Amino acid sequence: MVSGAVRTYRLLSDGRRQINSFHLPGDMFGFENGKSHRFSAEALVETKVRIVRQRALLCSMADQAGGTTKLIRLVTQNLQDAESHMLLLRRKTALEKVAAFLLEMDERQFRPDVMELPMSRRDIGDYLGLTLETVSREISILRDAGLLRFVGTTQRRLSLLNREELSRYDS
Amino acid sequence: MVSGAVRTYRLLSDGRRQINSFHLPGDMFGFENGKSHRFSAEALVETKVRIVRQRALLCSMADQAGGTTKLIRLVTQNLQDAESHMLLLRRKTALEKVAAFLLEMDERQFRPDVMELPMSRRDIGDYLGLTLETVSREISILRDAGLLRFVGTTQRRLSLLNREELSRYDS
DNA sequence: CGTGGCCTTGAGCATTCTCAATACATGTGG
DNA sequence: CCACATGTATTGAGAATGCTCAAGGCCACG
Repeated sequence: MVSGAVRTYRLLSDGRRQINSFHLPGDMFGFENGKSHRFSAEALVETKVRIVRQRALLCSMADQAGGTTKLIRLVTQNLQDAESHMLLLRRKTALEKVAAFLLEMDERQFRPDVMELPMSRRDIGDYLGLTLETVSREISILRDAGLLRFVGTTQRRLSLLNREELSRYDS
Repeated sequence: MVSGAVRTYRLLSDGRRQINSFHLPGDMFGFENGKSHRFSAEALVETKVRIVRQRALLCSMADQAGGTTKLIRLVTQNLQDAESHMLLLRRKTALEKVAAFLLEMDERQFRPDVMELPMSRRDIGDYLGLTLETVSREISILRDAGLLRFVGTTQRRLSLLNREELSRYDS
């Protein structure tokens, strides 16, 4: 990912959509063993990505010293991210999930003063296993508790006012 | 993993336990980028594992032709498993989660006639983000629906009677 | 303005959790 | 061999949580 934001997702047979992950600048994604990818990918905003063929990646890595280690690190990073996502999904209450999600996005954007969410409430819900209404409600609860506030007229731009307290919801 | 079964888990500050994954014979686990492991591991039954140092693994792979590719495959396999687990965790209802879990264990044991669950109901609950009571109830529902039956006196040994129908719950 | 997309909020309902009682298998000591 | 304790699983009832359905607001765009 060079710039922008991408979601990878799957549709279930009953029409529900599960979002597997959001990708932000700096991420690499799409590592697969089989021939076909198991997720679809869509850009959420104007996005620039660099496509690398598996073969090319392997070759370029074999060329440089410590290249293999670097490559392993890259895939392992993806694995660790996935494991963090799972911790998030196993949380019991919706409030915990939403708080953990906001903290995750905050970290990945390097704790900016004003955080930009490139995804809709429905996207967040499909990512967390919640409905968009519940996501909206829980964000309102956090706002009313003074842990965050919206910036400007849109509800996609917000500021975390108390990461300390927010991470307490996150156990 | 040579034989047996292992759970990897984390304790939350409020005492709840999240099980990250169960490992069965043939699996490799514990890939980490940082120095410390982020999960604890416990054997569920009499277990044999083979410990491999990261350095040793990298060296042995560098030696053989296509070793790097093999190694990438290994880590990628772990990543894909993690992604499957996430699909499972995002399922909405408890029945779907339990059905998907049973099918997963069935696959990983190569669809035996009688499946042995090395973990308790509480373990399953901590893995799925449910309580042990809910797990028990959903299994009873599947039993009453004729999709599985217990084998012998223990409730850890069971037989899937209708994988077809079971996978329908799994969307 | 009017429309459409997104978000919020409310009310009632369904599902899951909590707390509690019971059952059952296993292991221990008398 | 028989209590007895312990750990695990099942089941029930009421409470809490999240979902569904619905209404309304706000912004962007034509």
